[in-house]
Amino acid sequence: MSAPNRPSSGLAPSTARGRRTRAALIEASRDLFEERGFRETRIADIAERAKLAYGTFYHYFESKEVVLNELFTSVAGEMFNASQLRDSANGDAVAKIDAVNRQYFAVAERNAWLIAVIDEVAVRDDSFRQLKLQLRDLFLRRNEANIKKLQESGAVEATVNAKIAAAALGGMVEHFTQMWFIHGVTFDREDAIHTLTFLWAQALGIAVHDNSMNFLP
Amino acid sequence: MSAPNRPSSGLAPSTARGRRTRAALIEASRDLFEERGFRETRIADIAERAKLAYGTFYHYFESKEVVLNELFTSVAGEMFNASQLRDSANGDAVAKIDAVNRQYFAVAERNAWLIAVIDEVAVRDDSFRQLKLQLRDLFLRRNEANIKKLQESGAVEATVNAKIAAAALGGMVEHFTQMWFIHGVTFDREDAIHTLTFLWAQALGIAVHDNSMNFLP
Amino acid sequence: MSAPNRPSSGLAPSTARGRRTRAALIEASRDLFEERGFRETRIADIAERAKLAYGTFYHYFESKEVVLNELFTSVAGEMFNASQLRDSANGDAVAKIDAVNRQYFAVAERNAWLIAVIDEVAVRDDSFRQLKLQLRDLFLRRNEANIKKLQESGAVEATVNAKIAAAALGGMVEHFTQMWFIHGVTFDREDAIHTLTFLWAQALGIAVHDNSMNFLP
Amino acid sequence: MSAPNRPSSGLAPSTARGRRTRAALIEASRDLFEERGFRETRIADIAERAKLAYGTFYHYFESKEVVLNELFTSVAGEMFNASQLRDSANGDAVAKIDAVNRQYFAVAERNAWLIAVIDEVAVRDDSFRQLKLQLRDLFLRRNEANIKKLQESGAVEATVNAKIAAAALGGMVEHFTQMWFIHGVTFDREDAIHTLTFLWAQALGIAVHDNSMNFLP
DNA sequence: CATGAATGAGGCTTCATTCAT
DNA sequence: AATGAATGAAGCCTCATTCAT
Repeated sequence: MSAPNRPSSGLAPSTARGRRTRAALIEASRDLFEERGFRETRIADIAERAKLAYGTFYHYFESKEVVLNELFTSVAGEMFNASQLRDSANGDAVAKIDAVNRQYFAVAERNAWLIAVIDEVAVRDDSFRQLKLQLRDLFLRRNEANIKKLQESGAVEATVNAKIAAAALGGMVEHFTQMWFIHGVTFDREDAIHTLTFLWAQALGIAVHDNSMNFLP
Repeated sequence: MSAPNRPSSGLAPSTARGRRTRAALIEASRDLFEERGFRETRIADIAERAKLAYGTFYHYFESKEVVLNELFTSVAGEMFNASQLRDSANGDAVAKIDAVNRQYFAVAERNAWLIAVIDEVAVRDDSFRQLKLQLRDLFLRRNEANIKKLQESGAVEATVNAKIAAAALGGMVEHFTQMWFIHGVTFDREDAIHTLTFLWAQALGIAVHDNSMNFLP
Repeated sequence: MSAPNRPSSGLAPSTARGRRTRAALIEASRDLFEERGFRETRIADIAERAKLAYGTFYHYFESKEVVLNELFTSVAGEMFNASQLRDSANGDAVAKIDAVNRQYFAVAERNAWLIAVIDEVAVRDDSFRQLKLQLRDLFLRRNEANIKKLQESGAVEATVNAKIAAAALGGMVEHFTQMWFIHGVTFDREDAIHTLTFLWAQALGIAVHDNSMNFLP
Repeated sequence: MSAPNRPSSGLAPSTARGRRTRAALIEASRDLFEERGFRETRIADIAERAKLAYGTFYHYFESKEVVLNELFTSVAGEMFNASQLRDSANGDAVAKIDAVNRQYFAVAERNAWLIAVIDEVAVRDDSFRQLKLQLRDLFLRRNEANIKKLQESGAVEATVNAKIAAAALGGMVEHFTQMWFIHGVTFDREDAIHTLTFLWAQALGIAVHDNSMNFLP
């Protein structure tokens, strides 16, 4: 797609200096995208923030979109990995749900603004919409698998449409965290996580014992 | 009396012709905002779509923002009214939840794109954020009141934080509909609404009888 | 020049109401020209200030320039008349100069801002330059005549170029008053007038007795 | 380090090419301001005259005002320096006044149009008014000091208010040259200068010998 | 007479992108 | 590899003027 005699936009630079410069541009881009939004960020701003000359940006990237793409791809990986349940063996279903929610909260806190940037773009740009949906799908598939496992074990009714339930419950948590970290709709954090867990579990028909909510402040 | 040839920003024009023109601009604006997004819509596009000259837009509005504000204000009212439960007397809790979700789906279908436009702007513009949160609050307060009523009647555990639950469950449905109408994440519609109702009811601890889900495809 | 089937721009209206409207437009124009300058005054501003509709302006005037022209013509007449020395018989030459300066000061005070408006336009518009020079000429011719009279009476040296002296001394006073009323370069008023008189008289070789300056503050 | 592609407003460009471009813009600006006035000069005109692209102007200046400011500042310095009396030792008071007027005439001839531009703006823009008054003050303070010196030596009456006299006489010459170079009110040049000197000297009470005016036409 | 809606050319500013060094 | 100057299309806003009622 890109002309062969063009600067290798997007490719890893061969020298250490080049790598440092490229990293500075990415970091500056992320900061600015999050601070003022994707569209409101100028190439000039990025170069300035990275303490580089204007033209340098074009040495490494063809456009802002390319940077955002790269940023999102790497963050998507990090998000999914970070939200993996490590030793999920011990604990009952509720404990697992709680652990997942807790982890998601932590991951969302770090990445909410970048997610918001993606959302800003995804509404109108199909390629970013795909990217966003792909990441979402990773989470939803896991949710769906978990629900199906619970259905097989009889903990959750078989009549529930696992795909839809996964989308709805996953969306509930995703939406909740974006409202929290982006729009400032906050509550007591422990209270919030436990309520989400409670709702999620109960929604699937997993009874939550009274005492599990006892530590509310 | 008002400054001639100055934007009367929101004031009703004194002549019938003026009222028609203003309405045409608003309609064209809404169409375009929804089609290509707020930022991507040019004043020139709006004027052209309304079959008016460029300058005419400024005869009635100071900026795109003012139009969006007016659009959103009127739509917010319509949305809230349209989602009121009319004869809520008959039917049990689950039936009520189902009715609300069904209505919300219908309202969201008509307004999802405008909501998306507001979301696009609200992330970076505080005044639109306020507007968005205000509308959201209308819904959440109703949810919260309903949950509290159920708690008083003993149908729902008193330990549940009604505010958080209202935010989470309301957000679940809002998010679900936006994914559906904006990002094309669709399912069987009846299936989706019933699953949302099921999850919502169960989440609050209201048992849903098996047969109520029997008509799933 | 103007089309016969056009509204009689600039002509006197036939009805009383029309005359009132026209006067209101002229007054509003003068106020605004003086307040914010000719170029910075919009037709819209004038109509608004006159509490009339936009289009009404064009009933009476073809453009701002026409109004300014009319304004200036009438003010020029007033200025010249008001600065006529009435009973110039009594009093010596110095007293006469003093009287003229005193009157000019008073007239300038009322009209300095309109003069400034004319100056604003005259630099680039030849027709207003002519107008400005014509008014100036009225004053200068009088000055010149006075100087020549003094030369004939032997009070002033015959070698002095009366035209240039008239231009220089008249300009001195004109410039002084504009600096005063427009740019705020003020002194004690009596002091200023007497110094101007003193300089003017002395410049022409008319000795001013010490005591005539004695009342300085 | 400085924001790339952002107006560096007044900062010297780092490259030689940049310096040349900036100078070309300033020169083109001055030419056009003088030719057609400040307000009537378009950024597009400046760029075209300098044989540069539209946007290049904004690479170096934030607005026309900034350019005018810079132009005036540099010209003000030049004017004041150029009008310094170099070997003022020899010659009597009248000779000195004559030398000053002669120099002022020469300086005014070169800069009258720029002064006119400043005057055009100064009436409505306070920052330019300040600038204008500052330059004027330089001249007036010198005049005042000279008059006071003459008062100390007894050549000029002590009762004369030196400040006002300096303002009036300085204004006389300034106004005279502007009428001359801007509005075309010209006379024989030698005649004019000598008359100004004569009036100035006489006004202060310094007798001018007949023969010094003998060459009048 | 008076109104105010409609027009659209004109001027300003921004900024992604290219290019020469 | 890095720089920053130069470009010009694109979009915004203003406002004198025309026109229909």
